[in-house]
Amino acid sequence: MGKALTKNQALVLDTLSRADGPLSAYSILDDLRDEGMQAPPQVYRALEKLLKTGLIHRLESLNAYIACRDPDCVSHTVTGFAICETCGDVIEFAGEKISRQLKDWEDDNGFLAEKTTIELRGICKPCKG
Amino acid sequence: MGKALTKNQALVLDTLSRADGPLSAYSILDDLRDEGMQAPPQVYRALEKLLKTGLIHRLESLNAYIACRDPDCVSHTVTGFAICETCGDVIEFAGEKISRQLKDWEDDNGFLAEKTTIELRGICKPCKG
DNA sequence: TAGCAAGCGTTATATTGTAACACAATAACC
DNA sequence: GGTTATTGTGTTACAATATAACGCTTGCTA
Repeated sequence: MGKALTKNQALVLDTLSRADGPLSAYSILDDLRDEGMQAPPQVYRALEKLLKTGLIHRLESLNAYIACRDPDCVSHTVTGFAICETCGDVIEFAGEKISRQLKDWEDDNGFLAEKTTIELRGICKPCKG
Repeated sequence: MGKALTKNQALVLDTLSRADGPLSAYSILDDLRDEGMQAPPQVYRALEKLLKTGLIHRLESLNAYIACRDPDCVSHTVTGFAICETCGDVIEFAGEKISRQLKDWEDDNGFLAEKTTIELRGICKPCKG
């Protein structure tokens, strides 16, 4: 059972959940002007908390944020993202086998990963036609 | 056989090659003030070209750039990076097996990846002690 | 040698992210 | 309950990263 969210955290999460794609911190801010969000730090602080609790993800190659769609995402070692350059859709995937391969590499090389980023940029099935 | 590099491209590549870690675009710019580099676009244009030819990599989670150390890096489908949060060292790895797993996922899901990012943030062997 | 593509230098601006400060709300503890 | 530590808030100012746009040069190449 996670802690309850504060007002700002809930607002940011709600905005990301309603969006059908990744949003930048500043577009979240714009969406929430009317709700009392005035300045970047308010958004970034909420984002930071939501990231830590795993409710959202950050897409490093886009500098953007997305709500986690996978109900038991936290149970996965790594989460991968396939980002379509054409339609902007983002597919979140679990990659159990990839997890294992990465773990193997880590063990072989004595590296302890705290956070793993896997992002594919390309063209999704619908857009390929 | 690739084309020869222009002066700016060679300067940027040289700076990255001499560095013992990733550099931001702006620190490259600072390093090259004396060589005639005056403004961000000059650096970013050189970086773009070097990225396209595979001579350097961009670390998405750091907004930084690094010279490719792997002589036949282009032959790999994907390149992974393990970034030590303590010492800042970056280990480039090939991940043949991971490549294959990702390819499987792509095939299964009809996704055509043009660029793949794999970055591990954590602690390297020497720093763990 | 005319035309085109790529690169250059420059100015200005857009986008993304933090530092720092004073204060308020919440939770933890005796 | 009252005290204290922790976390979050609102704000101003600023740092760091990246791109748009313009006119010019260079080097092919047809």
